[in-house]
Amino acid sequence: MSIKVLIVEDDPIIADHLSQLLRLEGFCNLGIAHTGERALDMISTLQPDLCICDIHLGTGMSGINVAEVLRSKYQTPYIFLTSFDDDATIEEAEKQSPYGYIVKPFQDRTLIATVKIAWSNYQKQKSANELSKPDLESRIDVSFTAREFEIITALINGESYKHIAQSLFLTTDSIKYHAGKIYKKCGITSRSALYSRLLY
Amino acid sequence: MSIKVLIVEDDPIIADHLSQLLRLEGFCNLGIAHTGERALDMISTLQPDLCICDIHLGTGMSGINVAEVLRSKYQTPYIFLTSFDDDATIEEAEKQSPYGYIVKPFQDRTLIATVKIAWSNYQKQKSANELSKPDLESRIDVSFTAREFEIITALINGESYKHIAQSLFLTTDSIKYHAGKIYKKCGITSRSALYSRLLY
DNA sequence: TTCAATCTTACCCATATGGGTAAGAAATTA
DNA sequence: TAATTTCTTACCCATATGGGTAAGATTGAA
Repeated sequence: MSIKVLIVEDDPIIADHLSQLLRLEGFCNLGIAHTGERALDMISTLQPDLCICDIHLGTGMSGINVAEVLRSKYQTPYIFLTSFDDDATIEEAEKQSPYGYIVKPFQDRTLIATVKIAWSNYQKQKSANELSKPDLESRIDVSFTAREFEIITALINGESYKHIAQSLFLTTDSIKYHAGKIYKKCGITSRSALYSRLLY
Repeated sequence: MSIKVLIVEDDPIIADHLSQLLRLEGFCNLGIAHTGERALDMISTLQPDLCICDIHLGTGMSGINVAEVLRSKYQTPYIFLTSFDDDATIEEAEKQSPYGYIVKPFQDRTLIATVKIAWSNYQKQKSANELSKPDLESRIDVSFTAREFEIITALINGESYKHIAQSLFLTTDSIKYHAGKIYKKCGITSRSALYSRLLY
C-alpha cells in the first residue's frame, strides 16, 4: 500500500515539482490544493495519509489553519514547507507540532526523507497505544499467562467482570480469580492502579 | 534556559559551520564529537538536550549507533544530518525515529527550524501525559468546573473516594456526587470508562 | 505416567462504586 | 437584590470489586 499524500501549495511551479518527486518515489499523489479551503475539501473527500503543507497560501486560510484541522479533526500527520523562515512563522508552526519543517528552496532528498520519517514516526506513535504481551512484560518486568493477558486488555478497556466473562464464555468468578492473580503479580490492589502501572 | 546541543559530525567544515549557526541562533553549543565513541563520552558527561548527528562517521560507531543509545538510554531527541540519502540509509534512520532528517548540503534555516521543532515536539510529548483542563475540555468537548477537574485528575490517578475525600478535606459522599456529575457529562457510567474517554 | 502449573468454578465476606434524591450553604450572574 | 449555578453533605439501595480459600479439570513438561 502506498502512502496517500496531499500537496497544499499555491505556487504552481513548486507544486508540480513536488508532484513529480512524490510520484517518482512511489507515493500515491492525491493532487494539489492551491488554497486552504480547497485543501479542507480534498482532505475530507480523499482522506490523505499525510499532507505537505505550505504555510503562506495567499489570501484566505493559511497552512497553519489547515494543519490545525488535520491535527484536531483527522489526526493526519503533515510537514510544513515554506519560504518564510522568520522566527514568528516557525513559532506558529511549532504550535502545530508538525512532523517536519522544510525551508524553500529544498533538497529533494531532504523532502523525501522527511516525508518517509514523518510517516514512520506517525505509524509508530499510533501503534504505541496498542498493548502487546512481550512489550508489556519487558516493560514492567512481570510475565503473564495468555489468559491473564487476555483479561488484562479487557480490564484496561474498562469492561466489567460480567462483560468479560460473557465474551470469554466464563463465569465472573473466574475473571475475579484471574484479576486477583494479575493484581498480585503487579503488586497492586485495584483495577485503577493497572492504568498507572501498565500504561506509561 | 538555552537548549544544549551536541554536534556529532566528522567533517570539520560542516561541524564548524553548524557550530557557528547554532551559536548565532542562541543555542548552547556543547561542542563537536568527531567520532561516535567521543559522542558517547560527551553525551554522558555533558548531558545534551538534543543532538545533531551525522550518520556516517568514518570508522567505528555510526551515527545510527549513537542515536540508538540516545533513544534507549537517555531519551534525548536527535536529528540526523547526512550526505547519504539512499533508501537503505533512510530506512536505517527511520528505525531510530529521529525528530528530523536533513540531507547535506542543507539550508541553514531548515536546520534551525528542524532543531526548534524537534525540541518543541519533544517537550510536548514529554508533558503530554500531564492533563490540563483547557486541553482536556477542547479534546472531548465537555466543560468542567474547577472542582470537577480536580476530582477527575484524582480519579484517573486511581485514588479511592476515601483518599480523594481526605486530601480535599471533604466527605466521600461529596466525591461520589462529583464523580456522578462527571460521568453524566462524559456520557459514561464508570471510572474505568474515564480512561478510555479522557486519555487518547 | 507423574508432577506442577494453569484454569475454571464455587462460596464467603468486606468494602467500593454508582444511581437517585434532597436540602442548606456559597458563589456567581443578571 | 433575586435568580442561577455550584458545592457540600446526607441517606437509601443495588451492584461491582477484591481477598481468601478450596476443589476438580486441563495442560504441558520431565
